[in-house]
Amino acid sequence: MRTTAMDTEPTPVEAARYRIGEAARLSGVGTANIRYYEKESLLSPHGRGVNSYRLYSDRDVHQLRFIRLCRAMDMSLDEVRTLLALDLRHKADCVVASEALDAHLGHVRERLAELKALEKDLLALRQRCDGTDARCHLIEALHERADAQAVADSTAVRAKRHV
Amino acid sequence: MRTTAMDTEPTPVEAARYRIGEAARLSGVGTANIRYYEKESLLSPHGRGVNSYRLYSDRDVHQLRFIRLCRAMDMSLDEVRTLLALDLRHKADCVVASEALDAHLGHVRERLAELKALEKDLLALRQRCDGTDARCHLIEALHERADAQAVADSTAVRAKRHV
DNA sequence: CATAAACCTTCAAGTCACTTCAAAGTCAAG
DNA sequence: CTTGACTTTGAAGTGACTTGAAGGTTTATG
Repeated sequence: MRTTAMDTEPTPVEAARYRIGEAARLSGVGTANIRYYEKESLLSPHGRGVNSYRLYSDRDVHQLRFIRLCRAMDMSLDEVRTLLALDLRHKADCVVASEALDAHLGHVRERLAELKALEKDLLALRQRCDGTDARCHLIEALHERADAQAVADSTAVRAKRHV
Repeated sequence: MRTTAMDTEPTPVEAARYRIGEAARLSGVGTANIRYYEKESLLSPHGRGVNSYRLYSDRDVHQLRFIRLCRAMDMSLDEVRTLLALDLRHKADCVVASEALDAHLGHVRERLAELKALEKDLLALRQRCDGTDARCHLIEALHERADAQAVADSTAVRAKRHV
């Protein structure tokens, strides 16, 4: 992209100075994962050395960190791809970005609601058994009719038990 | 295949009355998924019809709901298998169950905290761009954050970018 | 009673985001 | 010259499904 713009500056961002291992260390993304992202067209190395080693620039490392950040926010690689493809100088792309973010916020909130309900369920369940009672009201609550089957199946079931 | 088993028994061995589709409807677990669970030894149908159709009992449906509940709690199928193998009449198993539940309550709460933080982040990000501005402060912010991670970087990354 | 649709069967392959493996090439230090 | 740490490629494995193909069965309707 803007290769020549940097030449006069003290920190030439575009130089390809890192091999994959160093890029991994700098970005926090593993080497195998970096190659995977390349295969998935999320990032190509700035170039290759004469030995065919991948070479990454600071900008590449930045992009890796960007991807990692998005992934930490639970975005799919597809969503990340969308964000990476955006040209922020275009208003239309800005709209796309905010819409993507809204959609993602929706997902997060859905999951949040699910988990809150779950926490409630778990707590209620937990209060039925503290592990000191002779019988397990907890699992009992989930397996209402275990007795009849236990007669028929108990050998097989017990044989499997491992914890 | 209707049997008369229920007529004679005080604690009846359950009749297999549902085909896979109905079991799916009753449990909320899709048919393909039910077959998958069978392959993974989490549940076998109560029996098979003469046409080789799987037949499920109420207990089977209950077990499907149990599995679904555990999955909703983000347990792995392996963990679910463990729970299913527990013998409720054994105190040791009861302890195992309550410990497993505690551990999972912990996981759920961890994830909950993560997601709450995420929601906050996303909201803050969202407020930086409503899609009407000429420039996308939203993506800009993401990139800034990626840069902010570059703590120990020797050569400074450019502070401002409009990409 | 024929036929269409809505079921059911099996096995195989696809999905996502990695992770691991195997076999080989490159390179600096001892 | 060997060791060991790096790199390359392609392929296969993971978990928990999901989808598809190619058929067999049941049931509702004309």
